[in-house]
Amino acid sequence: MRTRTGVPVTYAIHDKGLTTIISSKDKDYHGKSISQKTRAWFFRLRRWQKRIRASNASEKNLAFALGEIDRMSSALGLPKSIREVAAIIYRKALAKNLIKGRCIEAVAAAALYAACREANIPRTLDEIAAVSRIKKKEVGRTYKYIAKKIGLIMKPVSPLDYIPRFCNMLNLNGSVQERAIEIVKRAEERELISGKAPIGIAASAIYIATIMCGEKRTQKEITEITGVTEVTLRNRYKELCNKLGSDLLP
DNA sequence: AAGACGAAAGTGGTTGA
DNA sequence: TCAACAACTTTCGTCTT
Repeated sequence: MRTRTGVPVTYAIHDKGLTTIISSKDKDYHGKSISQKTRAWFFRLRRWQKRIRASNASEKNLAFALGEIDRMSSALGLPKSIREVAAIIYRKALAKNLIKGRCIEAVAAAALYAACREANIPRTLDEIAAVSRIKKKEVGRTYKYIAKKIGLIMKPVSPLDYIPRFCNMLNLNGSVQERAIEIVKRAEERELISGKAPIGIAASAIYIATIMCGEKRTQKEITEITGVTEVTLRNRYKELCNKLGSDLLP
């Protein structure tokens, strides 16, 4: 019994595809041609229908995106100001037609990532990806794309921006944090930083600091919080120890 | 047994011809 | 546009505590 079931319902379209489409054939119900005047009337109806559908859909999309930004921000415990900035970035992307061909959630996630970075309270791509349905890779790619198109200044993240937060998450006291910051600053002076991933530097600086302050955490504990691998942590840590040498000491 | 180590192969992005 | 390259990840076997 498959007769008279109509077009499949889809959730991909905001009205689930159930809207009546005003036919573009200028015929009446019996297939006869219709008058000039009626034809003009239908033309206008069709035009309005298109407009209304389009605006409803894009409004819903915008509402959805902003809702997502809000949801993700809450999940990450970000301040309201960040959400505002993220929303503005999203709207800019929208205005420049950058959403086309990308999923809304990805752009929303990218906007949030960008907003955090701008405010110097960066979240890692891992953290953003964890509260969205988008993979880390995709968030990063989308971020890069929209940042470039919108002309956001993309200054590299400093490892320093991650340290207080990571230290808190690891329940480390202030002196360890100070130590870690000091280590990063010295590494920065010696230009051991550029080209390396900031979280890797941050993670290894914290690792070294915990050992120096007698509050040692295992590599695993640190990599779990920071999201870098143990191998990378080791590489950075070895490098810092070698190249900084006695400069590590207070 | 857990933690630390490092080799080897794979991934995604940047750069330079 | 393509190949070389550096940084990072994954996986896994080995050494150290």
